[in-house]
Amino acid sequence: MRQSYTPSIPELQSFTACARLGTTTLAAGHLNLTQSAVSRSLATLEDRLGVALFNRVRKRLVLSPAGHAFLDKAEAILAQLDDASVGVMAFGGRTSILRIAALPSFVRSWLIPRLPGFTAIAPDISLDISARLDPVDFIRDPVDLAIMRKTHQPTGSTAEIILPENLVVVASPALLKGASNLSDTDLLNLPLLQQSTRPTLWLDWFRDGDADPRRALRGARLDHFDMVIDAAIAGLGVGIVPHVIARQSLDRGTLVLASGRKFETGDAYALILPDGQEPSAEVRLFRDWLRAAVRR
Amino acid sequence: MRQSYTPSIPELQSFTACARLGTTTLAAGHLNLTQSAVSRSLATLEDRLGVALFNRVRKRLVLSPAGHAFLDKAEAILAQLDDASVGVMAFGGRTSILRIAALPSFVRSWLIPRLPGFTAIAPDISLDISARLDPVDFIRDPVDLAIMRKTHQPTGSTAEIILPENLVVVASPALLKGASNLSDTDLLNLPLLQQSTRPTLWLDWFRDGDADPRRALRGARLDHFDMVIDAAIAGLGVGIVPHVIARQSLDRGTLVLASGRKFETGDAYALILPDGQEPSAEVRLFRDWLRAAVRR
DNA sequence: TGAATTTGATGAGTTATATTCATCAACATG
DNA sequence: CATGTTGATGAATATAACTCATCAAATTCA
Repeated sequence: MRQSYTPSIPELQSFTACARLGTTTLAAGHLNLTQSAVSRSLATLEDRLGVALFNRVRKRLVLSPAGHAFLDKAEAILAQLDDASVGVMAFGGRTSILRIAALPSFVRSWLIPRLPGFTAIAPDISLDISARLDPVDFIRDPVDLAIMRKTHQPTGSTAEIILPENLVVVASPALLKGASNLSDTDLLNLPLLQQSTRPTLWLDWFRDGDADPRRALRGARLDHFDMVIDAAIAGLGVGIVPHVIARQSLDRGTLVLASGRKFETGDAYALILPDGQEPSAEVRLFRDWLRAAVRR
Repeated sequence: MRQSYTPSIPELQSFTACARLGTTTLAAGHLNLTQSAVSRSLATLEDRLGVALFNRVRKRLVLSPAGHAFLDKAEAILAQLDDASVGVMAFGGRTSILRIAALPSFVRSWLIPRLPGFTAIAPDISLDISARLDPVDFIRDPVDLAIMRKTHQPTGSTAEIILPENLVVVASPALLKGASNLSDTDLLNLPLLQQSTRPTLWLDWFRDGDADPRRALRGARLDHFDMVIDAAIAGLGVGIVPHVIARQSLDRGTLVLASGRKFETGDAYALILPDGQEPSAEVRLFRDWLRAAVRR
């Protein structure tokens, strides 16, 4: 029996996500909801409280003073709720939760296929994995650890490199028709799949050559590496992806290297932990397992 | 998009009410839900967290260690949510909330009929009135002020007497058939309506006489004074109720005094405010209005 | 400058969650 | 031992959360 003015959890989540990300559309993506759901939750919350939490400025949402005052409180409440829940689950001694934020491509291509290995040594730990493209904020996000590119390391955290980011160029055998070790000129005659969150990768690849930069940007645009992998397997074009992401498909033969060259971006995948608190037993267990897994 | 382990507000409310009141049945009454709803919410919460928050001992609920650890956190979260909501509503400047806990009979018979008077002088204050039989806990309950019997005043609060509790004996004119000023013996020949939360009132009334105590306890049992009033109006028997509760019905003629006697319990209705904080403008406004209203 | 894209809001419909009614069996009380 | 209380549960109902589709306003880009 909520008081008529008591917000619901989905409403608080929609509000805080909108406030932090700036649009209902981005918030929806973050929450794995539709934009419509977020917009409605926001409107319901405002009706409920009788206060405009955002000012509508040219179809944009601008936090109102009231919304600003409410934001920190709402986030604190959501954080405490998460901590209390995780805490009581740990107390029960039956299951504990390890909350991991990681890049979606890394999760699908690398982490998930190897998770049976972790589960086998830690059957009482329940993993809560959220796929994240944006950097983690350990104060705001209920996350115990993150696996991101090192350059996305937030302040107030410690990063341990686990895998360097080496890019390779891959395509399906059918697209290449048995060819391999293509020259840059050859590659430019093929559609080059674009990764929209990493728009300069092809330019970097062709940097030392005399390739026309505009030709390097032709091709379908996809926003995750794993989608690029899928498109490459389907023969839609040549993809430039981290070797670690492509490795499985290469081993299976659904993709082949289109070039003998590799490109080190200088970046790396890193295990990122928040400073200022002793890692829990679960975190340490996962970290040790991860260290061993990357050596194989 | 709640994580699968994130509790909902109704679940938290059911849990905290059960933990504090001891039974799902009492919790349900407190929350204005059915026992079934509370039982289910509890079960859902425990499933969700994978932890038994209560041990079931001979069909009784006993807080488990995990439940005990969770209780304070859950209550703090609910309290902060309420404060944040009320705070942002005040911020908006459009409406502010005044949260009042009061005896149900007093609310219905006295407060509500007079509220237009308060609303006329304070149209921007929205009242949130919860009917309460049990004493208020200002730390745990999101309540700005309470109107209770003085003997229910909790520690850490200040009580200001507004009305003495004078009991009168009332019945419908049809039941009395024009008689009035009945003797105690006459009364004992009529069904005497019992107020189950105040079971000794009839005994107190007949204390100085030679009435057989067992005959004083015959009659239908009802748990609020306003129900006693309704039953008396319906001719089911004679009720013993505070004069302030019966006054409206007496003025209307639907009830008459069955006896010329009054009985002062020594208790009183009091406005109760929490110590340690300056009363808000809304509380002060309501207090001043209440003082004036009881003088009329 | 115009076409394409993004954005928030909203009607209508669908799905998930909260709640009720009714009932049962275990337990407590006088 | 009869009666009342209690928590749990099947089935049905009510409410909240969410989606699809669409629109108009606003922004972006060539």
